[in-house]
Amino acid sequence: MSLEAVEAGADKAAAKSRGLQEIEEADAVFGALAHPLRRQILLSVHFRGEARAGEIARRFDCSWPTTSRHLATLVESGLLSVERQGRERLYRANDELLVSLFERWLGYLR
Amino acid sequence: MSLEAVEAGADKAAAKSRGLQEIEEADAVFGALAHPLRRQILLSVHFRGEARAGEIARRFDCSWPTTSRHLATLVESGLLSVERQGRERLYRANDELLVSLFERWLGYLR
DNA sequence: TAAAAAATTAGCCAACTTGCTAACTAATTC
DNA sequence: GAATTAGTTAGCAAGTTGGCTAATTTTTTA
Repeated sequence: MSLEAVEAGADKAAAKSRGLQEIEEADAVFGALAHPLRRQILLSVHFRGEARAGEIARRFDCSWPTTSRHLATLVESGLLSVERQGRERLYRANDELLVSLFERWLGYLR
Repeated sequence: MSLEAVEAGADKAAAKSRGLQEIEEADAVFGALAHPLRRQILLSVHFRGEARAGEIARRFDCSWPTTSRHLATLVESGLLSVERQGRERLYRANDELLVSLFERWLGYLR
């Protein structure tokens, strides 16, 4: 990553040729991480290995529909994946996405 | 970091005893990183070593006052520092903050 | 098959964000 | 000291976010 690359990134057309996908991914992921409850949910699912929506909604101080929306945001960002099992849904953390993003940034920074 | 710690984090009082400061820092930093232009500005300053507001405002496709506000957000989050020099202001990236945050998260994740 | 359970979707509203232009402040130069 | 330069602050409009309750969907159980 170079200075030129960063600043060219302001130009969407230029970005497309290199890594628009990467940029959009970063946007979704950093956007998802911007809410404290979403960070907590994400780590909670990570440490549990997997979790159902109800478990999470019960655990945090927030209505179930609100939790549901945060879960949807996390899924859309790619940070969580979801699998339907009957009437339940099992959420799992996609650690690799976050690890690769943070490692990429650490690479930029030193 | 443990599952218990994550979920106790929902409780601000409990958090205070351990690391409210860390949580508030994360909030400011992830909040600042949530905007694509702020991420670009941050990396741009990082790669330049330092930069004046005008340089940045000129370089990105955005009015100067808008840039100025993004800069203020970055400074408030701790990701940039600023030093007045006469009528100019020199911004510098505080790499250490981001490195330590990302390393902490990488620590959680594996 | 009716009731219960798990979860999302819909709809509303208040609060925040982000962009702009115009106005302002402070330092420098002529 | 008047004009210029660097930059922020104020104020506003448009859009987004995030919370809630109520309604709906889908599956399971009695």
